Amino acid sequence: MSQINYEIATILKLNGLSVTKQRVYVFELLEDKEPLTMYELYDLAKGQLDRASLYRIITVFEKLGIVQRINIGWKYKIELSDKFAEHHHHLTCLKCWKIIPINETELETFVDGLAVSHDFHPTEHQVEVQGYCGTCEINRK
Amino acid sequence: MSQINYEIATILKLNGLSVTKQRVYVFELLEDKEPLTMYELYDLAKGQLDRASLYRIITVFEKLGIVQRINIGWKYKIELSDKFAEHHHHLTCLKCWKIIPINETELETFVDGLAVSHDFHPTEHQVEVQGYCGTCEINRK
DNA sequence: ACGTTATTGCAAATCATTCGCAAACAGTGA
DNA sequence: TCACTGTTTGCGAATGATTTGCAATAACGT
Repeated sequence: MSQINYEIATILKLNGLSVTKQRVYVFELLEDKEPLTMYELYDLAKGQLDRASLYRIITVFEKLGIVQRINIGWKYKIELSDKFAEHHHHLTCLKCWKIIPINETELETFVDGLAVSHDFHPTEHQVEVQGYCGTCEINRK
Repeated sequence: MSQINYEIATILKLNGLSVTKQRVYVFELLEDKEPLTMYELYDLAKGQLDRASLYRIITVFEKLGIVQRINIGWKYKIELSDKFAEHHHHLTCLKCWKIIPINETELETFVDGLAVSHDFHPTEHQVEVQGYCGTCEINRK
């Protein structure tokens, strides 16, 4: 079992949950990937996993802070959370649907400051931007 | 017909669309309200409107820029867009579910600059923050 | 390896959203 | 105002996404 699998196994155990092959498998599917929809995730896992189980696993992972849901327009995708990946904001191209991850500490600071100035104590935030990437902008009507 | 209804009627006409009582009604439901889910909207309109029509109307309104969808976690709510209301970002309290609207030009500028520095041409963006409002923070365990 | 408990797969249920089509309505010109 | 034409609505059914109940199976501790 790899270093990373050891990591997920540890988190599960620390929370009194079983280390099943399905949970480890879903974790591995998400590693080093751009964010995925539930459909894409199920499709990737084709035959390895039931849909209901996938939803249950994602729910558990979310509660444990292993994954996070990010909003793309009014849909969402799943990605490993900051503990396992470097970013959590995105620029989504509306033409080629490429996702450009951004990791801007400055932005975090800005958002937190904004919240505090409204007497608000933030625990999470999402910053998502849609538009056209450099390539697609050129060919845009 | 009120000033506001005149406004929605004008927008519809300018786009070659009919001014139906359902469209005006949905617009009125959204006025001076905090953002609503589709379910809440349908519930408010109970009996006045078919579900399919509500979805169709919201789709039209969105294309015309009359309403926008905002993300709350991985769900979404509908609100009148900036032309009819002052804000389009929100702080959502995870305890009392109050929504605090914010209107920060500075933030917009910041986000746009961020996109440009990644060779990206933004057309839309969402900034949503969740946490605890001043009141709920006090009683938080 | 054994028994207990958590987790999975399957099928069906529920909830959200969309579609096809006939009936009703809005806009236009006489 | 009336008839005409194209839109829009309501209804019912279809599709898609997510959840649930339950029996079978796999993990955990001893």
